Amino acid sequence: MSLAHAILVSLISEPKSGYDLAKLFDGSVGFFWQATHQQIYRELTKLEQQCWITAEAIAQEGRPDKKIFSVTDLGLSHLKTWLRQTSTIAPIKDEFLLKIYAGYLIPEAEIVNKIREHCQLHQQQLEIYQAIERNFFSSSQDGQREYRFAYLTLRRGINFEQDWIDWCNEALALLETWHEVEP
Amino acid sequence: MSLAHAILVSLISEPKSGYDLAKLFDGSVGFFWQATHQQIYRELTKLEQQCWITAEAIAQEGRPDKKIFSVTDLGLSHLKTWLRQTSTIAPIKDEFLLKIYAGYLIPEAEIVNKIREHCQLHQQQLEIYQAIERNFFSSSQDGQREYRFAYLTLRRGINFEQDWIDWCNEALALLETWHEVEP
DNA sequence: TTTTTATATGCAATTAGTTGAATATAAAAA
DNA sequence: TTTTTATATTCAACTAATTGCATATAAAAA
Repeated sequence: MSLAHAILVSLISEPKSGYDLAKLFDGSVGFFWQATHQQIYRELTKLEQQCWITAEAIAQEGRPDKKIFSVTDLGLSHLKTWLRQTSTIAPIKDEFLLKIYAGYLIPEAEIVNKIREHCQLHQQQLEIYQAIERNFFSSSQDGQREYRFAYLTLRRGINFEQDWIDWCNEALALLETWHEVEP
Repeated sequence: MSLAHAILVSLISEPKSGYDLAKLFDGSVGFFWQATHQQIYRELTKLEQQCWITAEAIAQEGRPDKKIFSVTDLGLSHLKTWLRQTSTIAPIKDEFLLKIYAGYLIPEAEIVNKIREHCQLHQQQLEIYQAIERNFFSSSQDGQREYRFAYLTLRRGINFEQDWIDWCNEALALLETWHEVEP
């Protein structure tokens, strides 16, 4: 039930509406935890009932009214308890690897293309992360502790994408070697 | 709906029972696609109804009867169609990264411990993969094409775990640097 | 001026995944 | 000898996630 925690984490730095959260889950937190706005609104309702967050209704002109959610003391203490618990390794669920595994079923040239294609996707994601990294220290000159931890997760993203690219190159090289030996 | 495809992939090399599949999902395919036996049996029922697989009932002495499932031509053609479709990057859903992101909420020493702890888990998983790698080419001397593709996914696992270990060390070094500058 | 984009929230239906239990037999281990 | 492990399958309840739709307003773009 980490969606609840992802929401709490997103709300502590600054109270937000469900809409704001949905936008946030498109970037930053969304890089390692995804959720749709439907999920978010449902979870917010639950969290409010549990008194882990409180809502403040804000009337707006021209725009629909919104509810700004803040984490309660109860919510914060639950969050801290959760933070201290050991996390297991996140299971990998990767359709692409499943396809590679079954790659012998289609011609090798197609698999080579698939890997190249996938390499490009990771290259693009890497560039997104690198662009964020460039803006990171300039925008957070105040050097708050929060930013440091966010930066660590960003570094993870960068390493991750680079590692995928490296694997793609390794895989392409291996396929070529095998092809030379026994076409 | 990749569970269906993960099952089909597992069945083409050799027909299997639900029980066999469940065991397989504890290793090999399970390294990049997880499923419980309840999920597997339910999916097998669906796949049989769709005629993507067929069942052969095997009466056994001493043991409960079992059903051995094979992929039909229809199933195989669907599998190949799926194989050719482009896969997007698998989204990362990682509780540990969420905790790192919110790491500023608890004392730094605790986060350092969390990272060390996590590093060990990845070290253990790396060793599991490396043990498999050592047995790989000896057991598959016949050098079948299938094994090559399985080997590529194994290499991905090894790179992945090594990359996590590298990140852990990088993160620990960064935390120490920051700590020196501003404790 | 019509369409699109952005803001803001929600319901309903379906699909997927988890948790817990039940049934049955036999070999192996404590 | 009792318990555990391994084989083999299935049902039921619940939780989580996805997909599609619906509503409302206003600014900006086509």
